[in-house]
This record gives sequence, structure tokens and C-alpha cells, in this order.
Amino acid sequence: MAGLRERQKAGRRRDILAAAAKLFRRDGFADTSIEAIAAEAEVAAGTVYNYFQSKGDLLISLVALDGEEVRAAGKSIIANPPKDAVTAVHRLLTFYIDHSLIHLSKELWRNAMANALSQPSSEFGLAYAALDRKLADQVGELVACLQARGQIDGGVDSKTAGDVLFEVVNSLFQVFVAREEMPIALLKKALARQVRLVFSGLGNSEG
Amino acid sequence: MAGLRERQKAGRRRDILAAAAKLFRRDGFADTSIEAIAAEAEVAAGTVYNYFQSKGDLLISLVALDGEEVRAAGKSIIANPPKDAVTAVHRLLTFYIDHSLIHLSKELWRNAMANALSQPSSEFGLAYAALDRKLADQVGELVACLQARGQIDGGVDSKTAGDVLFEVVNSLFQVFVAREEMPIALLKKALARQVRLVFSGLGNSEG
DNA sequence: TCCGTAAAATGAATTGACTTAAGTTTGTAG
DNA sequence: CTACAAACTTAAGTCAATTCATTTTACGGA
Repeated sequence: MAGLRERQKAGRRRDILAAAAKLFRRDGFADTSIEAIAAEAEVAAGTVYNYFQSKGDLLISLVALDGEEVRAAGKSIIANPPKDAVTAVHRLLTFYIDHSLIHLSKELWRNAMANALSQPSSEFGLAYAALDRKLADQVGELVACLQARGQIDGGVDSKTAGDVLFEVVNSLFQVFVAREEMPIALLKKALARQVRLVFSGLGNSEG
Repeated sequence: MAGLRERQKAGRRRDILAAAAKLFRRDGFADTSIEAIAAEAEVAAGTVYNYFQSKGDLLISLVALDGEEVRAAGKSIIANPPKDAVTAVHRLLTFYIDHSLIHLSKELWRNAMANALSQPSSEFGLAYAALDRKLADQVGELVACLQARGQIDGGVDSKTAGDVLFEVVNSLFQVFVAREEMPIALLKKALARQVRLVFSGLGNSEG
């Protein structure tokens, strides 16, 4: 049987995560205490630590949910990409950005990234890194797909291209969330400029 | 006159920073307490906060010193860059990487970046962002210099190119410091691959 | 049904960053 | 030389994340 204990455990984990999501979104990461999350989930503070390694772990778990969602949705863009190669890549990367802000504020993203960075070997740090890896690979997939169509030079390594493009979007996103006042339009403009540059390349060997 | 107070203040700031540098390097960021730093500098814990906003601020101040050093040294590479354009860019970026690990361990870099990310509006967060900006601009300068020599397509915006190249090296560096076991050779290999790709571009408009 | 074991929950204790109120020292004006 | 104000220092707090010893609960076997 599923076992009462198993079900209770899964349920409690869900409850705690839901409580954290609610309070993080309402009050921000810094202004939400573990006590408050525990109270919202109707457990003791110590219990939270039976399910999550740290406060940061709670946040990363939320981000990971979102990340999975983005990746799944990204597949549909790859399945049927726009005619133009630059447009296709830009569409996918813009999609990542737009999606990222639906559920999480800039403050939450800052703290999620900061936690992932300072605790890279913790369970959640690894999870965050794995997520980045998957998204970069997805961009690489798109590049491979466009190569198959003959729209991108077949000589380039699609994985490397995916890495570079994802690094570009990720770096710009970091700057974006670091500046509370920066509008998303500015981020997109910079992204477009840089993606175009990656397509055209710096080389002077034209011809 | 310089004023006793001024001199004492500057001296104390130096003492505290030196104490922090010593202990951070010896014990790591997480295992060094403000108390210990204060004791090493022979002041009270509270005094540390008259000179630095937070523990993270102390670390960023150390990083900033290094950053200035790197930037200054980078100038000499720009002043007399290698013949080949790819080599020139690669040399500058590799120089950044090599220099970064002379004074600071991976753990310190992780924490410095994490702090800068989670507190972007604090004095030290802004300082860190400014440093990144300056280095990216320096890469842009090199690109402009290579354009002047006719080794890089004059049509590309040198600032954008600098941004992209710096984002690449910075992203790879983040991955590098996140993995305690990752050797620097691997980082450099990835960097070389990606820089080459940025030079060649993804486009299929050859001819 | 009753019992022993191990998982899970609990909240009090610990820890360490940061704050603050009170006491000192330095510079200055009379 | 003296008194006052501003700037510094300090040590005793506050606060919140995390840990831990203890209690409670689920589960399987007698």
C-alpha cells in the first residue's frame, strides 16, 4: 500500500512548499521567516528542516518547479520554430525571460541565484545547476534543429552554441534582476543586439 | 594637516580589511566570524560595522582591490595585443581568469558573487557591478583596437562585443568556482571553444 | 490488541550577524 | 585652558536561521 506515513510526508512537504511560496511572494525572501512559514503550514519550525535543508532550499525548490515548466513549454517552440533562424533563437530566449517573471519577483530571483551560487554542492545548488544545464542544452537543440534546416552553419558545435546563447541570456537576466528599476524592454533590446552579434560573429573573413 | 582622526580612521580601516583578508583566506568565508575579525584587528565587533556595512562588504572590498589590479594589468595587454585577433581576446580573458585565483579561493569568489547578487543596491553590490562593467568595457576596448587594425569586422559594435565576450568568461568562471573539483584547464578549454564560436558566428551567410 | 523500533515532530537552545544606547576621544571655539 | 559637539568605540542587546535532545506517531510482528 501507499502507506499513511508516505502520504503524510508527501502532503506535508507540499504544504510547507505552498506556505513558503505564499509568504515569499507576499513579503519577499528576506522578510519571510522560517517561523512564519512553519506557522502557515501548521507545523513547528524544526519540521521545516526535515523536508528542506535551508530557507534557500525552499526558494530553489520553487524556482525548480518553474524551471521545469519553462523547459516543457520551450519544447513546443523547438518543435515548430519560426522560419528565420535569428527570430527562432530570439523567440526561445525571450520566452525564458517572460516566463521567469510570471511567478517570481526580481528579489526572489536574486536570492535564488545567490543561494545556488554560494551553496553549489547542496542538493538544491545542484538542482539549480542542473536546470541551467538543461535549458542551455535546449537552446543547443534548437541550434541543431536550425542547422538541419540549413539556416545555421553546420560547422559549428550546436552544444557550444547553446551554451554561449544561454550564457548571454542568463547574464543579462542577472543584470536585469539586480536592478529593480530596469524595465524588461531594455533587457530584451540588449538581448536582441547580442544575439544578432553571436549570429554574425566578429570575424573579418568575409569571403 | 591630515588630522589625527583621519589618519586613525584610515589606519583602522586598513587593519580591519587586513584582518578579514587573513582570516577569510585561512578559514574561508563561512567559518570566519565578525568577532574573530574584530579580535584580529584589535577592535570591538561593533567597530567593524563603522567601516563596512556587512560581512559581505568586507569580502567585496577585497575583491574590488583585486579587480582594480586586474584592470590595470589588462591595459598593458590592450596596449600591445598579440597579432592574431582570436589570440588577443583569448589572452585577455585568460589573464582575467588566472589573476582571479591568485588571491582568492573558489569559496571566496562564490560568496563574493552571491553577496553582490543578493544585495545589488548596497554600496558593495554597486561596486561589484561597476567592476564587471569596467572589465566588460575593457574587453570592448580591445575589440575596438582590433577593429582599427582591420582584424575584426568594423560593422560590429565593439561595446556589444565586449559585453558578450565578458559574459562568456564570467559565466564560465561562475561554473568553475561552483565546482570545487573542476580544474582550470577545463575552464580554459571551454573558454577557447566559445570565444572561437563568437568569432566565427552562427550565421550561414558565407559569401 | 499490545509492544518495540524507527521515522518524524517538536520547541528550546545555540549561534552569529547586525543594532543600539551609552561612554570616550578628538577637534574647536571662546 | 575649558567646555562643547561631533565622531568613534564599545559591549550588551536583538533577531532569525539552524541544530538537537526529547517526545510523539506510524508500522510490523507477536
